[in-house]
Amino acid sequence: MPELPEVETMVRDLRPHLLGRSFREVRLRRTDVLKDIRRPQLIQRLTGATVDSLSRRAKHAVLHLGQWRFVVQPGMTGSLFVTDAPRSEEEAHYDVLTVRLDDWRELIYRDIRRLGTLRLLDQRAWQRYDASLGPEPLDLALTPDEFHKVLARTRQAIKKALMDQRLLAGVGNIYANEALFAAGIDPSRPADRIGHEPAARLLEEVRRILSAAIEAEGTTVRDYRRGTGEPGSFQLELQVYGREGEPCRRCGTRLTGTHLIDARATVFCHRCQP
DNA sequence: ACGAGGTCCTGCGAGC
DNA sequence: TGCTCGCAGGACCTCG
Repeated sequence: MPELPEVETMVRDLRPHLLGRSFREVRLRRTDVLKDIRRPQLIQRLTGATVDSLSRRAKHAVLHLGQWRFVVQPGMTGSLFVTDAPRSEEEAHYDVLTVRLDDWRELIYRDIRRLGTLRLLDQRAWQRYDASLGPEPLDLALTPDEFHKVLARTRQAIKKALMDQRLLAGVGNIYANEALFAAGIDPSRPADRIGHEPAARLLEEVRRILSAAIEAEGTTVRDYRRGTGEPGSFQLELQVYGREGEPCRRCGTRLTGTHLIDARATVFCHRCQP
């Protein structure tokens, strides 16, 4: 499931293929992923556009197309990649968007469950959208002190707060579980009751884990693929996610699984995360 | 203002 | 064997 490291990997993989390329022919096979735009407008504005640059913000891949920002949020099962091989009807079954590039390759947005979204925003709309998202965890401008203050803004469980995109951008279920384990914090603790020291430790672990996951080109549990079509490898380094009932790698205690927080799979070690 | 819970969407695996 | 059902969960919505 694409969180920050997975989207960062997609963007890095795509950059050399897309920089300076222009969009020749745009096909949209599904419209339910469109957010605040209709098919004809999207196709009209994308066709002929040139990719000036690519970036990532939170869990979004952002293609800069002149005045427009094409914002792809892969959701659970979305992936963005470039291919030069023609796609069979079977391969194309989950393709949502197909863009023929001026070098005759194709940029594909594929999304099995279509929980992802596509947006096309002008500068102002992008600025507004960007401002609605919390700070980037890897941006060192976010100090431990500020992070502590962010957490103090909610009484929600710390795990839910970590995943709240308005508070902190880019962390989803997998990395929230991992960071809380690494920081030794019980996922159900209210965010506003996390002390200054534990908050600093948590920010440090969030950064360490996200960086290591980018280094490993993301976590592939099921559907996530890099911009190259290959899986990532950080799933090999997961300490708690998906390991409910298995022994804690640090102390051997059986890992606890619960769905009590935000109805999401939470796995933790009750001994290491008191 | 906040929190709890429902909804979207499809594939997959468990259970009958 | 073939069916149904619950689950996976990010973002967004409604309700209390």
